[in-house]
Amino acid sequence: MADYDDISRNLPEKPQGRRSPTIADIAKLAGVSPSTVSRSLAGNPRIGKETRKRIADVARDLGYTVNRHARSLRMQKSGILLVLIPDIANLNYSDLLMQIDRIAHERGYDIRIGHIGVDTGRVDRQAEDLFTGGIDGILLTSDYCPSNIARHVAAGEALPVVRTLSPTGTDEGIAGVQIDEEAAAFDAVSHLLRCGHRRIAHLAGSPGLLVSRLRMDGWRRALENAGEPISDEIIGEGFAVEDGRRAARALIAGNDYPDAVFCANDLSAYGLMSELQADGVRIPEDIAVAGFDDLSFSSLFSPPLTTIRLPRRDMAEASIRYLVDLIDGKDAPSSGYIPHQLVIRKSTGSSQ
Amino acid sequence: MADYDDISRNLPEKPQGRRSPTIADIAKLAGVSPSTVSRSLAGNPRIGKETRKRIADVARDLGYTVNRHARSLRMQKSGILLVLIPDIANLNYSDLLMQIDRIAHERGYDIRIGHIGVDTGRVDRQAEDLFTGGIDGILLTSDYCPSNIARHVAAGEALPVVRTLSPTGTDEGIAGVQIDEEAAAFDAVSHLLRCGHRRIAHLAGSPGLLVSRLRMDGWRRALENAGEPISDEIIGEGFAVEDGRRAARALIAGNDYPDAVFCANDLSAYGLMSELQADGVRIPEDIAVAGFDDLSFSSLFSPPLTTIRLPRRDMAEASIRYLVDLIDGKDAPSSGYIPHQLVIRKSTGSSQ
DNA sequence: TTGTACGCGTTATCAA
DNA sequence: TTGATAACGCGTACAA
Repeated sequence: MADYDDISRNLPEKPQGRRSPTIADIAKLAGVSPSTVSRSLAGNPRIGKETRKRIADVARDLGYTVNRHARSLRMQKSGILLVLIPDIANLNYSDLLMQIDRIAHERGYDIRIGHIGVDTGRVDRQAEDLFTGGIDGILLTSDYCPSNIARHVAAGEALPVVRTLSPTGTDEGIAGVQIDEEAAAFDAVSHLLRCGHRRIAHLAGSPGLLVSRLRMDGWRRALENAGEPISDEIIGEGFAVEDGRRAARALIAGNDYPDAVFCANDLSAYGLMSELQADGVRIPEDIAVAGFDDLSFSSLFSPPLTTIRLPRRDMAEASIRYLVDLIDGKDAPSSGYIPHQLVIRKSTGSSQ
Repeated sequence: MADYDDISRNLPEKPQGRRSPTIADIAKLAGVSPSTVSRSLAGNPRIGKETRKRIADVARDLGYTVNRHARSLRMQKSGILLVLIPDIANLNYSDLLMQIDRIAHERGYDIRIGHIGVDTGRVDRQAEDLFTGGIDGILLTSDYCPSNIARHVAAGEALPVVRTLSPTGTDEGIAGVQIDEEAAAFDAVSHLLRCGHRRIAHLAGSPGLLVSRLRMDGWRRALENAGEPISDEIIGEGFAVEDGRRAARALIAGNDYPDAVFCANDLSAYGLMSELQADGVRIPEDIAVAGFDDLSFSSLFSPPLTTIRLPRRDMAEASIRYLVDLIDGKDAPSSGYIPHQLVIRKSTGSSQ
């Protein structure tokens, strides 16, 4: 003989959080079939005027929202783009990300962020996760490309992959939306030369990255182009603020200052300037500094930092369009370089 | 008689992008049923040793990844947290976001970002989108709460919502993880007083926000507490860099400077300091400045900015834990305020 | 230890 | 203009 416990166990579980309404719920209340609800909500014109209104009313009353998972499963398309970002709290990336998010939304896509840390050890494992089904395309923003994605691309499979912000080598087989890094560096150093600086050192980027090599190449070519003899003074390396600080300390310790420093990015320039100034070195009088990226704080520094403006808005626009075209099967034209811009501020002194 | 065109039309379409492999594919190749594959991949121990290995091998060879949409649909759980952020390119938010992303991953969740711009017109429409089914919880990071979410919360429905970074009023019915904004402002202003400044003005936050009111209250209370007579000098309002600039220009035009300014956040302090310095005003000698937030650039400014450090890491940790506990049905304890910290740098001068 | 059957919510195809 | 049916890929009772 069953006791009450057993009986109560058979009662339907009171749903913890009431299940959100589905098209079936709407259908029942509106007195139509689920397919009609689906069509109506999708904007299909072949629906009775009155039926449509009834459905819309019920849907609103119920607070219906479409279940994206069910839709994605059925449509074999999610409307989600995976964006791989090394560091969200780095203004260079967060600023790009903001643009990407906006433009992707305009194109009807959502963004999923893949935050790949600095240490690549953990990265591949996490990326493996991120790469799991249900995304329509991938946007890379750094040199790093997770091994499974690289394999995927190499295998010529279908998931579209585009890289922007960070330059792409010609041999990788990945579509790249980028500026001419080497030419931009050349422009920055040329400006330093125009300002009358002769001995121009370089604070290099992180070793092993294509972007570091290209910016260094531009620096070297500008010096060669000016017939400058001392052309190999590299005072440090790394893209972080602390790397700039370290370089400054070395300079101070050696007590031998170049006329100017071309930094591989703005962050390292911040560290360099901040540490030099703390030691009483004046910028640009004692030493001029130029950066690369044009982060939003570069105009706030005292002195404001001369730098190369990365056209993040244009890069976001072009790369998303490229990616979406790839997804839609349109062959996008590889459109050469995005134009960059030299932003002249006070950290480099005045020309002539 | 059919021509060749017709015949070729009947050939199976060469799949554009080869469909990604499913457990059914693995099952076929491994000679088992799909359910066995599912169990094996899920780590179910009741699987033959040899079977398990065969399945794992085939899965790896095929490059199998689980389809998250199918899984979410089946499980009625997506492992996705919606994070509503006003401005990704604002260091205060991007820094928090980085922490959130990391901690959420540790807890097995992914982040979907809802980038709600500054203009609330567009916002609700977009939020309506974002709010669509398939998320397990919502994290608010600003004062703003989209109307449909607010309705949802008011209706006492089940989708968990937590707010952090921005303070939550007691009447909203939303769980809040926050610092004691008023006490923190009090601390900052008290430090200015300790440094010997008497006439301390306030650059207020954006009007209408709870956070602005609390920080202003703290400023006022500190002055009252010190028996300071002039206690109502508000030199501007707004959280943006440009708002600080505007306040500086007004100060310069009026040629009447307070001893110190307590800014409602670091960004406006940047604008204020930068514009004042450009006009030759010395900080802290002519005028001292304190901020609020401790963005990563505040230590780089010359002079480095005294400010309140928002414990973003702790807030991210606590709010995600809170949210996940809510999702898992555990009643999380509302744990009072997260401790804040006054960071003393050179922009406020030296005490005594 | 493994296989069968079913349902999650949606949309597309076909028939009415 | 509408309804019935099937399928997207997965996980899980239940049966074997």
